[in-house]
Amino acid sequence: MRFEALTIKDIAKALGLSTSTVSRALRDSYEISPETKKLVLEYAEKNNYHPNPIALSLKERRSRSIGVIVCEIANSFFSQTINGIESIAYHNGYNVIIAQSRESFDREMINLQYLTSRSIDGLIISVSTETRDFSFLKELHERGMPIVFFDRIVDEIETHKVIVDNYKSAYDATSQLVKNGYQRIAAISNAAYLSISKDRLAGYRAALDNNGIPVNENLIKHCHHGGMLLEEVEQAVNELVKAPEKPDAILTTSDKLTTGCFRVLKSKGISVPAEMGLVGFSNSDLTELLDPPLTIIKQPAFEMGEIATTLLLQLIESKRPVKEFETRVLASELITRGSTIAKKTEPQKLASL
Amino acid sequence: MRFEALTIKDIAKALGLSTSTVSRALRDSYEISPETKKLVLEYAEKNNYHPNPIALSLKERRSRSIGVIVCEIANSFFSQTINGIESIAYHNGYNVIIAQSRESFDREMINLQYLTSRSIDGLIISVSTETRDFSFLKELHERGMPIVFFDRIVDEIETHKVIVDNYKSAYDATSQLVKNGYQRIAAISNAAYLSISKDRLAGYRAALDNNGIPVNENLIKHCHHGGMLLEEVEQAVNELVKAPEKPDAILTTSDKLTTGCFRVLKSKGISVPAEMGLVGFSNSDLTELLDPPLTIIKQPAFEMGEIATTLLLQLIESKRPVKEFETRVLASELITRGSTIAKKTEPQKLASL
DNA sequence: ATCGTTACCGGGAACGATTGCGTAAATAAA
DNA sequence: TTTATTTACGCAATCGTTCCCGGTAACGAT
Repeated sequence: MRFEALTIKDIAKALGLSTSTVSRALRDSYEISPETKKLVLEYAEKNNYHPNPIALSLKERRSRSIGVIVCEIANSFFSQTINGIESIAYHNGYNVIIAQSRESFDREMINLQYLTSRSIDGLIISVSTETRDFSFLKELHERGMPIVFFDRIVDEIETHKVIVDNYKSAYDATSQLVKNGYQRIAAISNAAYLSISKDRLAGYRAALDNNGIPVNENLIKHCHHGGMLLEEVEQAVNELVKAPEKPDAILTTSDKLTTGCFRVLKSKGISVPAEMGLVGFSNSDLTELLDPPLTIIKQPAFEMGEIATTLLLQLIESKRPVKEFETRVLASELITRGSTIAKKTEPQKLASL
Repeated sequence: MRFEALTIKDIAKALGLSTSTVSRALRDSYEISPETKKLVLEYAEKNNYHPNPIALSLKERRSRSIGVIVCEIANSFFSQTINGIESIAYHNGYNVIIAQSRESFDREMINLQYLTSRSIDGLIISVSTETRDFSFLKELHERGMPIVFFDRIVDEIETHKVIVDNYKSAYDATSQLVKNGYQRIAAISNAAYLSISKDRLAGYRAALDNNGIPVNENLIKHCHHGGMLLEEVEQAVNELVKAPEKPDAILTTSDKLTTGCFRVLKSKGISVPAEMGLVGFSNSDLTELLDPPLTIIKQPAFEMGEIATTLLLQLIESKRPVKEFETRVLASELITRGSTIAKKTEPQKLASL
C-alpha cells in the first residue's frame, strides 16, 4: 500500500499549464499573471498540495534534517537536550533523526555511518564514554560535515561546542561537601579520557587541594560504561567502602552514575548522608523525591540543546566555510538537598580549623 | 559549506563507462562482465561510494523513514518504547523521526502535518490526552498511510494496535489494594475519553465491584493534561483529601500521574502508605528508590515498540492493501513495593466505620 | 553466407521540483 | 509603421539513481 500525493505535474495537467508555470505560481513569481496564480493557488489549496521534500532535497542537495547522537534518550539530561534541539530544528523546518550509542564506540560508529549515509545536513553529538578514536569524526568534519559537540566534547576537532562549566561545577559541589564537614571525598566518574571526566575531576581535585585535603587517587573510580551496567558502579562503590581510607562522601560525574551509585548504596544498606554523603550531576526531577533527596548539579539541558542547534544551523546555512568557532560555556545549578546535609560530628573538626 | 559525495556519474566518468553500467555493476546484475564489475566495485570501495538515499527515495517513491508521535520522550515508558521502535527500524534500514505532542492536540496536529509533509512511509502514534477529533488521522489512514497505534489507541480507526491488558492491569492493582486492607480507593486518570483511561478505569471499577466496594464517582479524578502540569494533579489530590469520603489509597493510570501524585502527596506531608496507599502505572526505574518505594504496574515498553514497528513494516512493505488487522495485547507486570503495604491499623478503622 | 543467440554495454526517460533561457503576443516608444 | 520593451508562459536541463529499450559484437548453427 502506498501513500500517493499530488504533484506539480498533476496540477499542470489538470489546469492545462506547464509545470514551470505551476511551480512559479506557487512560489509567487512576478512573471506569472495574477489570474493564473489565483487559479493554481486555489487548485493547490483545494487538493492540499504539498511540495515533495525529497524532490526538493535532491535538487537543493540538502535534506533539511540533522542527526543527533547521544548515549541514550532514556536519560533526563539527554531527553531534555533533545527537547531543546527539536524546538529549534522544527522551528526552522528541519527534522531531527536521533540515534543512541548506548555508551558503545561500535554502536556510535554504526550510527555515524548510518546517519551520514542518510545524508544529514549536520550533526550534534555527545560522544560515548568508550570513544577514544576520533578519526572518523575528524574525517567527516574535514570533508565538510557541520558538527556541533555538546556535553562530551572532542578537543581535537575544531568546531562549535556547548558545555557547562564542568570544572567550576565539580569544584563548587566538592567545596560544599568540605564545608559540610566531609573529609574523605571520593569520586566516581566516566572513562578518564572523556572531556567531562577530565574537567570535572580537575575541579574536584582543585577543590580538595584548596581546602587542604590531599587528593587520594584510590578514591577516584572510573566506570567505563558510564553506569550503563549497574555492576561496574557496584564494583566502584565496593572498592571504595572496602578501602582503608573509606570515604565519607562521593561525587558522581554523570546522571547515570548518580542514580546508579545511590541505588547501590541503598541496596548495600549504607545510609545517606549519615554514613556517606552523595552529590552528583543529574537532571532527573525524581532525585528530589528520593530518600534522602539528592543534592545535584543540574545542567541547563534544554538551553544547551537550543544553543547547539542554533550554532549548527548557522554552520549549515553559512554561504562560505566557517573558520571561527566558539565554545559556549553555560553555568550549572547546584541544588542542595538532603544527601549532603551538614555532618553533626563536626565540633572537633571545626575546632581544628 | 556543503558535504559533497561521490555519485554514480563520477564513477562512470572516471572509468569511462555509462551510468547504467555502473549502476548495474554495483547491483551485481548478470548482464555485466565480471571484469567490469570488479573494476567498478573496487573503485566504489576505494572512494567509499554510498548511493544517495534521497535519489533512491525519489525513484522508489518511499523515504524509508517512519514517524513516531508520543506525548514526550522524557518519560520512561515512551523512551523505552522508542528504544524498541528504533531497534527494529534501524535493523531494517529505516530511520525514525520522533515528534512530541506534549499532550496537546494542536501540537499533535502540527507534528502530524509536518511528518506527513516530510513524506514518511508510516506512522506509530500514541495520541495525546487532549485528542478527541480523529478526523485527520482517519483521513490519513484512508488515503493509504500505514499507521500503528500503541498505548493510547483509537478505536474508530481500523489498523494494527499494541497495548497491554489495561483492564486486567488496573483490576489486579486495585484488587491488591483491597486485599491489603484499603477500603476507599480513589483513581486519578487522564481524560475520560482516552482509551487507556476507559479501560483502566473499567478494571478499577470492576475490581471494587467484585470486592463489594461501591464505586464512588467523587473519588475518580481526571487530569486533562495528563499530568504535564503539576497543578492539575495537585488539584485532583486536594479535592480527594478534602472530600468527606477521603480515600485511603490512590490508583494512578499513567507514568506522569504516578510520580506527580507522589510528589504532591509528599509536598503536602501526607505519608505513604500510612495515610495514603499509592499504586500506579510507571516504567521509571527510579520508583524503586523512592521513599517508600512505589508499587507500580510496569508495561513491557521495549517489546511494545518492537511489535508496533514490526507490524508497521509489514503494512509498509505489503504488496497489496492489508485488510486484516490485529490488536496485540501484552501482559503488564505488577511490582509490589512499599507504597501499598498491608494496613496494620485496620481493626479500629473498621470499627469506626 | 545468413540467421539466431548470447553477452555486454549505452542512451535516455523517468521520479518531483526549480530555474535559466527562449519566445510569442501585447503594449509602448520611436 | 517599425522597433523596443514588457508580460506571461513553455522548454529543457538539473539533482542521483534505476531500468526499459535498444544496439553491437562474437559465436555457433544452418
